[in-house]
Amino acid sequence: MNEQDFLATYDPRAYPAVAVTADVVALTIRDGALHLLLIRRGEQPYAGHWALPGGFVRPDEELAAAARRELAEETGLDGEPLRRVHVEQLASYGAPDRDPRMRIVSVAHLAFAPDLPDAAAGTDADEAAWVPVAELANRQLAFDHARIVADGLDRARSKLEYTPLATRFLAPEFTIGELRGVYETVWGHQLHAGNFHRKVLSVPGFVESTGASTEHGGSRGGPRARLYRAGDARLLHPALLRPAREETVR
Amino acid sequence: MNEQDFLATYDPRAYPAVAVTADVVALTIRDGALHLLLIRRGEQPYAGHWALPGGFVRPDEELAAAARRELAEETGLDGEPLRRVHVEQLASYGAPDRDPRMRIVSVAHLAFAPDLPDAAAGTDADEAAWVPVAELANRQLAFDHARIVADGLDRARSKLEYTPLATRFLAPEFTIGELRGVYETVWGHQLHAGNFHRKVLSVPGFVESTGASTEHGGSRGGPRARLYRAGDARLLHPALLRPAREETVR
DNA sequence: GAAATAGTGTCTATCAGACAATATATC
DNA sequence: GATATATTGTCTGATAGACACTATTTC
Repeated sequence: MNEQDFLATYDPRAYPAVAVTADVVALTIRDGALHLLLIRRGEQPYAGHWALPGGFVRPDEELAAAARRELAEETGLDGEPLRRVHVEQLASYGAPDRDPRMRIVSVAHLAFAPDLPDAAAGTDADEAAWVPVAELANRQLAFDHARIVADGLDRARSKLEYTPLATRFLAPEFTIGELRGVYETVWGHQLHAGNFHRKVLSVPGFVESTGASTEHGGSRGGPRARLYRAGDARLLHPALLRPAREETVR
Repeated sequence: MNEQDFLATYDPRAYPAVAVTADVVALTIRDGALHLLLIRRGEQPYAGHWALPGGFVRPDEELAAAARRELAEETGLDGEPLRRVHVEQLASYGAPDRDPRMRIVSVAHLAFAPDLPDAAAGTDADEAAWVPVAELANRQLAFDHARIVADGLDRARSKLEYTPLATRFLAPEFTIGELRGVYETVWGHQLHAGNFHRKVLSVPGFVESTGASTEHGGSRGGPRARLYRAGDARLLHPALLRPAREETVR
């Protein structure tokens, strides 16, 4: 049997029914706090629960495209602002009982967005909102989404170390102080301003100067800061390593 | 409608048919060279081509369990030796046209195995073999498996930097020289023996001494070496960083 | 004995982090 | 003026890598 004949007689229904969804852990920084995009589910199962934006991958749709589409639906984003959002694959979750309806494998994605307008509910959600990550402990997320979020936060914290993706939380032009704010927010602790400044400028391709400065100093005083844009590096060498905490290692 | 009623009337067939496979990029070191486990496909499509071991995820089977099962089928491994193989999820590949039969999403896994006996063909393969990674350029892999392998090799090289997984390529007890051999093989360049030795011993939890030494010196001379086993660290702090190559960064 | 390897010692350039100093903004 | 922030300077301890040396083993 050649490949032509084989395909003509092939029956996809012979294989077990599985559905594939793309879910998104979308992060942004608002008011100096890390926020996560959540929707309140309008349908069963878990109706009324908060969950990650996501949905079934359509026929002929790439996995990453499905994630971007879901993100666009819940944020109202489109065109250039949407292109500025960084989306990467996080991991897939396929425990047999993770969804009571049927076998559903979720290909989770991780997104870094600059500060965006308030979220707008999409088609299958009552409500969509940017929720402070610090408040997640109080909310019962649907499915295994709490685990997915935890994995996404881990990945995000780690990605800031060796990639320039922190810039994706900011406008196209930013100050070193704003960049430091991203690190402090995502990592959850203060960094030394002077050392951070020198370090960032010493990593080739991390940021490049625009030549301009901010119009005003900080709201509570201080000189105007120089403006930078993201450089052309895809990886940081040397990396900006977090101080090792013993408990994360063992 | 409550959740009970909802599930009773729910029709999984209403969703587009997708199949999910688990494929494995299994790496080992034989004769000082990095090898990859490949099978020669016995069925359409791509009959006769070399491909990654893998297959459909069964109902009620975890993704990682499916990967381990496929690995076991092709290597003949079982029990304790199989447990010693490290398996982790790599990424999912879901381009709509990656398989001519139907929409198939592959959840690729990455495995690190100690030197194993020759592979034995499983049920749906003519042949299974450990193939030197250096020879892959001459082989036309089925589907998008060349890309998956490339991603797996990248991940493997990077994982050696910040995890103790290099030990998974070795027997439970090993010498520092053997461990250095793993790094040199996977990274593809020589390391300084003295500095490597000191560095490994200085990373907390990377290796722990067994107190014993090898029975004999090296085949071409040299003293007996002390034996170590893997320590309890899951991450290496500080990491064993590769020297940065400019071209990998931009 | 020649050659290879294990393990240790030493030196230096570099770097992370602590700390300080100065200039420039806001209130 | 008091205070906050940007930016640069300086110092110190730690480290990566180069190099050297000794001891031990095989052929």
